[in-house]
Amino acid sequence: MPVKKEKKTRSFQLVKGMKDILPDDQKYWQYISQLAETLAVKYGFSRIDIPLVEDTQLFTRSVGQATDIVEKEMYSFIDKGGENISLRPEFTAGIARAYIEHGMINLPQPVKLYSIGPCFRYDKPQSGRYRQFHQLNFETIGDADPVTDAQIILIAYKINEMLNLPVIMQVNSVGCPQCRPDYELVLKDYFKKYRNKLSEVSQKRLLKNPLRILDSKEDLDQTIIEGAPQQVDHLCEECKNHFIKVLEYLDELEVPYALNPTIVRGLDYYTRTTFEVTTVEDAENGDKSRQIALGGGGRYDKLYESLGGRETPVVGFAAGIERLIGQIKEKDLKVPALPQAEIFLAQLGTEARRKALVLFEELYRAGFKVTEAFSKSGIKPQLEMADRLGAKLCLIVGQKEIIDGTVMIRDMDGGIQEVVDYKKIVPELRKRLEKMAVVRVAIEDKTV
RNA sequence: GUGGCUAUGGUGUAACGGUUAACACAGCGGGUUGUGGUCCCGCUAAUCUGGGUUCAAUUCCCAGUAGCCACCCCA
Repeated sequence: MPVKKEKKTRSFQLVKGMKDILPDDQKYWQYISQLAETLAVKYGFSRIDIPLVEDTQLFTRSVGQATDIVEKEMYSFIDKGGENISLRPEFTAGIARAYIEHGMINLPQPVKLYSIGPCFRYDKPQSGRYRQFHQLNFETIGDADPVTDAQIILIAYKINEMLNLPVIMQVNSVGCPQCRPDYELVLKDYFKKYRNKLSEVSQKRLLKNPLRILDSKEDLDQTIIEGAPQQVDHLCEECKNHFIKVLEYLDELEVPYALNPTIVRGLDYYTRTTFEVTTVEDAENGDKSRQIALGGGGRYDKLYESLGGRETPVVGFAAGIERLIGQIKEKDLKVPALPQAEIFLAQLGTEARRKALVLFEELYRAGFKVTEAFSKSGIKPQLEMADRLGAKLCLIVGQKEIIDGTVMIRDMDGGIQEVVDYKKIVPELRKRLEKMAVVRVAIEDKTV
């Protein structure tokens, strides 16, 4: 009895963890990338664009075999030629490859590079996390001086500051291959004393990587962690001096930071400085689980060697664009609107339409942002459209205007209309738009 | 990878084990062919997929899938 309904043609939906960036959201993206570019230019960073795809081993060797990223989050596949390739989970490794491959060591050092673009991790999507996400990445390559660490942290901070996001930099030092093993022993000894009181995960980590226990979010572990010996107290002379200098520079620059011994980062390549960006609220409420990093980074002085390059000290950081936008939206911060059409060109009747087509081209050449709805014929739908598009002025060309050689200008805010000589239309529009711009600036000045 | 919650037009919601699945917004068209942001009318459009229970399932059950959230980790 129930007649099978005609199957509709199958429709498609987003692949898991993917996200469309719709027109309404573009203003955020444009704002952030403009801001990043501005910072990059001012601090002397050049843009580099590297491929989305690299040899899988580049990532396994750099990010670290035993990290989550490599163990379970990589988009790896064999291509038709049998190559094992992966979608980049981050920028650092690819930039290292490019630097080494193109002999950038012969450029004046340090080489400062920035990138912006999509990265991929096969994570389980949740709030603020996608499988395709976008990073903004800065790297200073070839300089071991702590001032470069401070500058990178400063830039990471400034991005948030310019967006009006209150953040605090959580900083730490994980030492170097000389002093870290010593610390790991001390730490292991400490945790062994509490072996039975630790959470299951941490007990496992005790064997594999005791450093990671510090990162634990289990309530059980918290008090034990608080009493744990800190890397900072077990740094070698060089690392200690380096760290102190970094902090001094940050003080000097008035970058708000907090020493946080639990910032160890999930990537293997870090040495010395590590840091993460968190919002002030998250830092204050102390609830570790709610902290979503807006960005993070640090120093990796051994990475380039491990990828076949010469010994090259590097500091860098990445910020998550989706997360920045998430914060902007959550806090309802203002973002400049994308440029809109300023003029709408309406036409009535076949002859007027022909005339309007030509007028549109003239206005285009004169540099105006004009929109139209040439396929519509009534005045009403056209004005409606003009309104919807937020045009400031509407030009109306009809039979009457053609005969008189004029154009009607309608001010969309006040509804006042004036008839202007067709030949004088360009200067007239220019004059009006300028006046409007002046008024707008004046209003903005008052409100600030 | 583990766990919790959810699944109805484009969006946000409603409803009932039983005829045409309701409402709002958006979209499109119109309100006698020259005036928008108000109003009025009309149209378009949905029960995630597959099983099961039942005379009957959009509703109850199971599975799958997807989404959200949390863990893990990170951006």
